[in-house]
Amino acid sequence: MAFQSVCQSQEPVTIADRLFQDLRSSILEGSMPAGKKISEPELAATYGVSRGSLREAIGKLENCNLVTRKPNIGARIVNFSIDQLMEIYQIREAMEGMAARLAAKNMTEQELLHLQELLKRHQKAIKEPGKSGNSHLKHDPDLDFHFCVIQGSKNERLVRMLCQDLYDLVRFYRFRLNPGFTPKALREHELIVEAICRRDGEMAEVLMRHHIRASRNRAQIQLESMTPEELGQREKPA
Amino acid sequence: MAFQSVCQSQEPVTIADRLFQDLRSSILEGSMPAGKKISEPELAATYGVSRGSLREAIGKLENCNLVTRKPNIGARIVNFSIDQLMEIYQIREAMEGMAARLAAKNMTEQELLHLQELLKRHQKAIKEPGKSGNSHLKHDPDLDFHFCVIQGSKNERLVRMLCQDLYDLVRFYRFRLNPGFTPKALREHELIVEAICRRDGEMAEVLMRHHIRASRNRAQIQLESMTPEELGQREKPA
DNA sequence: GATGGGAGTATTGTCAACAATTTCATGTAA
DNA sequence: TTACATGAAATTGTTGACAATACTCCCATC
Repeated sequence: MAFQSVCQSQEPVTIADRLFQDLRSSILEGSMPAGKKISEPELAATYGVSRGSLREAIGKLENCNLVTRKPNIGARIVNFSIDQLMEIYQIREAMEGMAARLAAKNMTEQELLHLQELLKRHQKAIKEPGKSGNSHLKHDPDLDFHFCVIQGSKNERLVRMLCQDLYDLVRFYRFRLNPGFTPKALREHELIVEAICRRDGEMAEVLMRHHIRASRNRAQIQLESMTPEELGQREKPA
Repeated sequence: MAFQSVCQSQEPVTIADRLFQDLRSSILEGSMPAGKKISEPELAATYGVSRGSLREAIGKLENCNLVTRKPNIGARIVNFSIDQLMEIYQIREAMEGMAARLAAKNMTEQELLHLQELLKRHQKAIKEPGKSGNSHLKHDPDLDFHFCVIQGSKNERLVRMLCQDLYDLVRFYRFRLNPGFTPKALREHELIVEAICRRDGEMAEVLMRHHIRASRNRAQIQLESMTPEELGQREKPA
C-alpha cells in the first residue's frame, strides 16, 4: 500500500486528468524547473493536446498549490521559500497532531498491526544502510509512516487535506533534501506507535507534534547550510 | 474590515472569476439547492456565458469543496452530512488552536487593540439583542473574531487554508443554523483574547481548542433536534 | 543617456462547433 | 411483470479559431 497509490488512486479517465498527473509528477520530481513560467502553447504542443485541456489541468495544479496563476499573465511552477516550508511544518504539527490523537481512538486492530509491521520494516532497513541508498526518492519511509497514521484518523477531510494538498508540497521540497529518515526520527516513530497502540490519544498527539517540530528543526539546520544552487532554486523571477 | 473583503479580496478581472464568485455566493446563501446537479448548458445560458468559462468557474468551486465532480457525469452542489461537519470542527480545533498560539506570539500591538475593539463591539451588540436579529446572516461576529485571530498568526498558508477553503464550508452550514453567538461563546472569546494579550500562546491554544470543541457540541445538539427539512437538505440523490 | 509613447508580437481569455460518453425511453423476450 | 438489449436524446469532454490583454522592441523627446 504505497503512499501515492492510495492518495491519488483514481486513474485518469480524461485527457485533462492524465495531463494533471503527468505534470504533477514532473513538478514534484523536479524535471520542471521551479519558478518557471508555463507557456500554454508550448506545453500543449509538447503533450500533443489542446490548450483547453491543458488549462483545465493547470487549474487542478493550482488547487494543489503546485502552480500559481495570475489573470491575463499566466501560470508559474511554485518555488517556495524556506519560510514557506516552515509554515507548512507548523500546519502539519497541528493537523497531524490531531490525526495521531484520532488514530489512537479510531484505528482498527488490523491497522495497528499494519502500522507495527511498517515500523519493523523500517527498523530493519535502517540497520542495512546499503540498500536504502537512494530508494527514498521513490518510496519515502517517513512519508509512509505519516500517511498510515493520517489514514488511521478516519477523518476523511483531514486525510484529503494532508495527503492531497499539503504533502505534495512536502515531497516537492523533500526531493531536494537529504533523506530525513534518521535513527532519531525512527525512535520518535516508535514512541508514537506505542502511544497509539495504548490508545493514548493525548500522548500520541504530544509525541507527533514533538516529532514534527524536531523534523522541522533538522530540516532548518540542513537548509541553512545549503547554497541556493544546492536547493535547486533555479528560479527565473519575472 | 469584513471577513469577506479580506479573504476574497481580489475583484473579478475575468469572466470565469466573476462567475466563480457569483456561484460561490449563491451556494453559500442557499439559493442553489444543496446536492443539486449542475447542468452546464442551463447555467451557462442563465448567466449568459459560454460553457468554457462556466467550466473553469466550476473547477474553482471544486477546489473550494463547494461542488463535487465526476468525469463524464457532471458536477453537484455539495450537500454534506452532520458527520462531515463534525470532521470540519475537528480540523478547525487543530488548525485554529495553532493559529491562536501563533497569534499570541506574532500579533502586533495594533492588531491586539483591534481585536479588543472587536470584542467590545460584540459585548455591546449582545446586550442589545434588538438590532442583531438576523444581521448575523451577512456579518457573523463569531466568524469575524476567528478570522481576526487567524490573520494574527502571520502564517500565510494557514490563513489561506482556513479562510478560503474551510470557512466556506462553515458558512455553508451556518447559514442554515441559528446564530451560534451566545453569551457563553462570547465569554470564551474574551478568555482567548486575554491569553493572546498576555502573549501566552500555550494557553491561547488550549482555550481556542476548548472553544471550538464547545461550539461543536452546541452545534451537534442543535442539529440533532432538527428535521432534514429544517436543515435545508433538499437533496436530489442520483 | 534616460524616459515615455506606440506599433507589433505573443500570450491568455472566450467562444461555438464537434466528438465521446452517459442517460433515458422504448420495445422485446423470458 | 421483470429483465435486458437497443437506439435516440442529452450531457460532458475536446478542439481550433477569434477577441482581449500583456509584453517587447524601437523611436522620439527631454
